[in-house]
Amino acid sequence: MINKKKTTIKDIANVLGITPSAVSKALNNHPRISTKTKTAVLQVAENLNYQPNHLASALRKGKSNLIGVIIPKANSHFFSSIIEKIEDLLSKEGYNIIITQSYESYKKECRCIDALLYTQVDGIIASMANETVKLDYYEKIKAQGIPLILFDRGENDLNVDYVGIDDYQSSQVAIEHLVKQGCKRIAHIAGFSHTRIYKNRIRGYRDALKKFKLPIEDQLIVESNLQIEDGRRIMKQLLNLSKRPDGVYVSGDYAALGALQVLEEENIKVPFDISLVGFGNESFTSLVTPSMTSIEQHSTKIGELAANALLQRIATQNQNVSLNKMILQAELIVRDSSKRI
Amino acid sequence: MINKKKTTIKDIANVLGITPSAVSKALNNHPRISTKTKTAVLQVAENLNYQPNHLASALRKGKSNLIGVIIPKANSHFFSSIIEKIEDLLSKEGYNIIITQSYESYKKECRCIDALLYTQVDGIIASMANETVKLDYYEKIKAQGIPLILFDRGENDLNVDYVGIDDYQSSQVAIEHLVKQGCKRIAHIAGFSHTRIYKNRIRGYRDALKKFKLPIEDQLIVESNLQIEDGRRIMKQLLNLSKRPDGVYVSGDYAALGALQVLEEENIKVPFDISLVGFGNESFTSLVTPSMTSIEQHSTKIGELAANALLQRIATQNQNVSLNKMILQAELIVRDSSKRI
DNA sequence: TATTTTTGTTCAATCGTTGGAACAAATATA
DNA sequence: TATATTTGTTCCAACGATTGAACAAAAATA
Repeated sequence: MINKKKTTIKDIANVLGITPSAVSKALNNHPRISTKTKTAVLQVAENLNYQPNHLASALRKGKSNLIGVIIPKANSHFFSSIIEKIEDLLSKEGYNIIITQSYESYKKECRCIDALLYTQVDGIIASMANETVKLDYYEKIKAQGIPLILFDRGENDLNVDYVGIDDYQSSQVAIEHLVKQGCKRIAHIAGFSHTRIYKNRIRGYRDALKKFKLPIEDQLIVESNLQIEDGRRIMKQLLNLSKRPDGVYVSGDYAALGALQVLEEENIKVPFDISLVGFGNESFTSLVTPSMTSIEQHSTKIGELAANALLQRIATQNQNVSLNKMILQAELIVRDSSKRI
Repeated sequence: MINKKKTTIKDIANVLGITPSAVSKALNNHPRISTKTKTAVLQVAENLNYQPNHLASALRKGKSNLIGVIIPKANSHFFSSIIEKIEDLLSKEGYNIIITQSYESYKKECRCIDALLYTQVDGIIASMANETVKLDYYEKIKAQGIPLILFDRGENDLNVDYVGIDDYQSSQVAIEHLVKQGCKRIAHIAGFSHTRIYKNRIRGYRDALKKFKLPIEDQLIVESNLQIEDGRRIMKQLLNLSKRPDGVYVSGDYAALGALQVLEEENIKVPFDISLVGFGNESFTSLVTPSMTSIEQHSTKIGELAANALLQRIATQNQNVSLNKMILQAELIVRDSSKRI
């Protein structure tokens, strides 16, 4: 039953008594091929259930029409909606997307990059793993002349287009909000400061505290991987301080959720005893009790800008186009976890 | 600075004064090539920063080493951990994974399939979109002789290997639990019954009610897409019944979350007034208040079985191997939303 | 009618890699 | 020493599609 041998343009050519190249041109709608043979070719192609061999044409044309995407993990509102947007825009231009996940590991990220280069993608859109410090693998992409766009987690030193939000300003907005709600001692459950975005958030947090003349203490700033467990652990740690904070700004929603759990378990009233602000506006933030104030990162917009930037780069591949850093303003979504008034 | 022309085995051959085929054989560790030339080739390859052209070798070998995965949306614990496992196992065998998302839409699913076929994947692992009823596109995969494994959402009629949990039995376990907790009138927020898994869950629910001699009423069974909003809407609807249920079994955690929200808003005591059981054991189930009883689907195990089944199929491609239906027992994770005693 | 232009197709090379056949040189066996 | 075997390499034809050049036939122009 199953047709083991795949039909090729040669088969179509044989049926019609013309050459493969005529078939190829017909399929590609070449102007010099008569409408008669074009329709005939299309007809036979249909009959024989012809599927063009992408490998062959990609090899010949030197273009795979594949775009690689590297993200830490698709398992979040932020990344999955960015991907949805990228997929949407690029598929309109005839590209297919290969999604790979680094699981926040440098080693796996390298494997992702190798896999994508191996697949001969025409371009890569990536958000770096938290763990990544060395940029050698990203340099490899650049060295091969493959267009690369970074978003959210990106390094300036790489000198490639970048799309992200203004982390520094986000922190300022978050802290200003907490201060307005009456917080006087604000802790920060931070990401690792070797990552640029977390460093900027920490800087924004510090500068904002300074601005409002609030205490800046090292014990109130704890860096971590921002997983739920990290949030739990660090929140407990903060509660054990002789002088507890009355507001906590968390650099990630999952960690914030962990923190919230601990506060619930310890019967600490949120937002009145301690107010909480998360980051990322994950879908669960509006669903937990109390609902969680968080920072929206405009994922759809980021996806759109990244996709367009890549298309732009591909179009102007060998020209020397200037770098593009696109920084969006983040937005604070105020919910119950910080609404005292 | 950028080396525009990519190095090929021909370049390596030229440097060493040997033929490209010798280089190819050296790189592929052919037994008849001397260790001397092998090391020399490796050395030069390194120096010239040689990257093998996957397109060319795939074309020649008729094998792309790419595996396609189709899922509704990566944005869930269930699917993302299945993918992680699949990726892990298949990459060990030298395969790279292309993840595509159908977003529960039949049309997008068709696009995914086309994209994967176009990319000449060596096999496909898929979980069908809720919306999908017509199987023509999946037939297309089969017709091309590409190994296909379905998991979770799969159709029996397709006659391909399948990995999933025992939905019928899951419902039975869930209902039995609710009955033991004292529920006498149990509603079911169900998925659409045209999907096999949801149909089976509904059947399991009905049969369990029958077994325990509890009322089976059409108004207590509502089908939907199981999104948060569906859960909210249907829960409100159930609360408006003249005889409210005292237990609700929901076929998806997101819908269960929506239901839980409504119950909270209406100040209905969970689990005492109404007990709630979800499905999927999403990460948030343990995080909401009250924590939610749910059914664990053993995603890692499913991923493992699916990956191995695919490898098996690829290995025995033209042989006539009998079909494999792997059904796992689901496990009820009891939490506060149903723990009355 | 002779010449130019247009149209529709074929020819042949190519993309980079692979692998079986062929072949010469080195080594082993009779 | 003659023959058989092993070893290391080259040769060459693929894989399937593409593309510019070439070419004949048809149509248009002089």
